[in-house]
Amino acid sequence: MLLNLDFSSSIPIYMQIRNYVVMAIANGEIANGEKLPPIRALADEIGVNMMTVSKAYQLLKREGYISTDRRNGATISYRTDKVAYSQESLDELKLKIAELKLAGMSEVELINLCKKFYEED
Amino acid sequence: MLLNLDFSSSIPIYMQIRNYVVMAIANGEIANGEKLPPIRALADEIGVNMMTVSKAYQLLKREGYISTDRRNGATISYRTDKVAYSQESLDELKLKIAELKLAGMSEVELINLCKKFYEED
Amino acid sequence: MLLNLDFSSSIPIYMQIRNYVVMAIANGEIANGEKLPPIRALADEIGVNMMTVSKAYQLLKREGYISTDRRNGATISYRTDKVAYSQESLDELKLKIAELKLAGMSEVELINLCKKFYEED
Amino acid sequence: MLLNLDFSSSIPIYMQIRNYVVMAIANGEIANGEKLPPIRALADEIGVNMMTVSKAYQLLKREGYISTDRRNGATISYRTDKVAYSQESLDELKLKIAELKLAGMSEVELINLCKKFYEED
DNA sequence: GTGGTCTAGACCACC
DNA sequence: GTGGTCTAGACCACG
Repeated sequence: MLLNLDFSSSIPIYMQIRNYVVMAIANGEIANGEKLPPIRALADEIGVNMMTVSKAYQLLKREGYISTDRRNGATISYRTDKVAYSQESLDELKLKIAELKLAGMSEVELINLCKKFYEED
Repeated sequence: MLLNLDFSSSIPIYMQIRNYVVMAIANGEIANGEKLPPIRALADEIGVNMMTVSKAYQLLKREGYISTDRRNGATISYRTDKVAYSQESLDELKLKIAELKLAGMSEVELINLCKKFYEED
Repeated sequence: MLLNLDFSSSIPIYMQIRNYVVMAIANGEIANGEKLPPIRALADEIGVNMMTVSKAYQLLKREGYISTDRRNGATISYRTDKVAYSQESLDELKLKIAELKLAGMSEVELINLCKKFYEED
Repeated sequence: MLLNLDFSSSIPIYMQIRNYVVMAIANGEIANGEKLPPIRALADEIGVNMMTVSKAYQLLKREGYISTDRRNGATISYRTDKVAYSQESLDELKLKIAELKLAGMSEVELINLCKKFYEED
């Protein structure tokens, strides 16, 4: 796992770990059914406390991205059939787009970027 | 200003105010050159501490959306010519797209949504 | 034995096995005096460790649902005459009812549900 | 808050705290809108770590029983209009009833008990 | 003063 | 060996 943590970021570390895993699933780096490293191993590797990684895994589990199995540790297991995004999620997208628009991004640029990200992901 | 604050949200109140202003600028509700309400007035109106509104204004200023002037208060003044979005901003967009993709949103849906948001904004 | 194990559940596997047997006794699927499958056979069938099945059987024995005999394996043998439910058991029922009440279930619904479950069981 | 913790129970402490609050809401001991003690105060009072109480509060928040407000701490705020109980919740009720039936409880006793608990709660 | 996050350990249940 | 829980501290963001 090549995840770059920013310890001075305002984004909590457990959330950065969670975000990395979500991205890694989306871009195919980690396939459905594959295993995540054990909590302790990952914690040692990236130099954070076990509890912090545990918090990230529990969040991912609650969000339906992974399942933790007493026998095998944490494995990627998101439902591919469900279509369910919250209003909150859409609001966040809208806000991001507003920011980019004000930063001077044209509609065409935005669409191209979205396509690129969607396909990379 | 019709902004709905969610005091139990995990998003800090000053950030909710900041987000509202950014959206309002993007969708044209507040035009460039217009003035934001005085800190004290807005604080009273929405029932929060003056410090909180002040923090939101300072953030908006730091981000280049508004400028503050001792005589005129806070006025919208974002540069329309500059094209500058940070890598961080793009990463956040990418993450949002990854989440929506995993939640089952198709590429077509995403593009349509982005167009809609961009034009509304 | 048609028991669906959920390996990613927070309920330990041995407890899921135990729960299944209790339900099966209650709804008459397994009659008093009948035999449970040998530990090894059941373990193979459902794909878990023998220790896990053994733990479930030991728990069932401790709770008085089955008796184990070196010659005959495990047989259902709960006392039908005793009337003995622990305070703990009642507390758990009370908690469940509290949760359902707060989730919006009416008293009538609850009673109908309880009757249905009691008679099915 | 008069909650009796059983430190030797297999039920985690944070879950015992959560259960207590759910019961207290159901039986009216804590009204909607009332405040829960601050995390640190409750932790000191019952002699457990702050993190443990925090975990209980976060769980209650996720389950929709309370909301935490940066200004006022944790307040009871469950939605009274929603009617939503999970299949899992019903399964647990069914299991409890099966156990009580096997322990010799008659249907009439069960119904009376449920009524009593529902009304007390 | 509130909740949120994090650390560096420890013990336990489960498999 | 796995995740889950807990402790006794600490610092931070928020209001």
